[in-house]
Amino acid sequence: MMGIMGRWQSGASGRLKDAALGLFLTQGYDGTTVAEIAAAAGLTERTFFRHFADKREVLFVDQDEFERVFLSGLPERAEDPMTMIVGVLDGAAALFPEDRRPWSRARRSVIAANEALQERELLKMSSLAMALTRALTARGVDAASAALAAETCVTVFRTSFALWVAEGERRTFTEIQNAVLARLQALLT
Amino acid sequence: MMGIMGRWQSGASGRLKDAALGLFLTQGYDGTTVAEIAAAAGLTERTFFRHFADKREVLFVDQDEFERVFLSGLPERAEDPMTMIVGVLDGAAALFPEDRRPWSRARRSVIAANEALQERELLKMSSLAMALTRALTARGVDAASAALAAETCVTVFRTSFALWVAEGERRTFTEIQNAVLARLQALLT
DNA sequence: TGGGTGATGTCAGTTACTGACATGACGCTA
DNA sequence: TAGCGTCATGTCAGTAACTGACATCACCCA
Repeated sequence: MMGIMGRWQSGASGRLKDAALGLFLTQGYDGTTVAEIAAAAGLTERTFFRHFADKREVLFVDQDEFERVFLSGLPERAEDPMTMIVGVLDGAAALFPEDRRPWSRARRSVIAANEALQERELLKMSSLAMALTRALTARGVDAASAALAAETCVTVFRTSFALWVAEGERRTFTEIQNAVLARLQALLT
Repeated sequence: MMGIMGRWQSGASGRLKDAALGLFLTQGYDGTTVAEIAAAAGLTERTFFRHFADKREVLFVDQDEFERVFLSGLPERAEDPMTMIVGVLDGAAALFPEDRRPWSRARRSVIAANEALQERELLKMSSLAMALTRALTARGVDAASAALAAETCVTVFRTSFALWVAEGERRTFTEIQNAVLARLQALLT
């Protein structure tokens, strides 16, 4: 472990993430420079860019872990696409317990206030859909159906997530997501 | 009236668009500076940024016109969401006649090679979905169904477009899109 | 005890983007 | 025809995101 005054305190990446989110919440994303974030974490601007590919990425590194867990909910056995998608959605819902809702709201408010951050979030969702598409084709689903099923799966998740952070504490994520899926099926009948 | 034109040579915006696309195709997006684009169009960097909000936008200004036409395919009378969506998709297909396919391919290749451009495209699609959501709610559809229907509509369009530029000249856009929609309905049964 | 490794600092440089102000052609009007 | 206002453009200085090259310093290990 490191001494208090050591040049290298551990958890540089985590400190940068915390400092960034805090500054974004108080000053806004555009009103915060990378140099400020780094200084708040006791580091330099150059070090920030060694931990994150760009300024936006500091809010999205956790998303990579999310993608991994999200995809792990996919059944190994090849069944019909719809069954697999439901499996993924059930697994995803478990990632958003009730006590994470306030944190998700705060984060959401930062992203909602900035178009550049929305772009990055959309890219992450797109990458998620593409990964899901690959996983489905690897399980024998034809390319067109796989792309469609994956996109639909992500759409259901995104819509459910938006409702979950927007509404009160009435329904759990799972309940919301089941309702969204049922509604989509009704819509296309 | 040339109110919209410049005073010396007209069509500054168009010249910048053409120069940009040409340079992106030969040098790549990252390998091309805004100063180069402006010089190729006989203008200065500063003028480029008076016509386009940022470097990426030069490839997406046409998209705004596209959004307008896309939404104009929405029936005025309030029917069920599914019927309205089919109307929008039919109208959208008319925007992509066979002779536009090579141009779409070229443009697609530039965007596919750069993540920043993909982000912008996703943002445009998202804005399209939100506009469609608003239009649907304005026609009496409840918020949740409207969001879901709009997202699904855009998903079908995007999937169809991807297939259209990817495959040969066998099927028209309309044929592809109808097949995609049918497949989605079968998927969710 | 000395060297290798890896995370950090330092610094110079490029490029996207912006604000402030100057300029020069065009249209309008007296 | 002269004068005047407008507006797209040019010029210039400045900020901030990001990068490459090289130095430094703590830690581990032989």
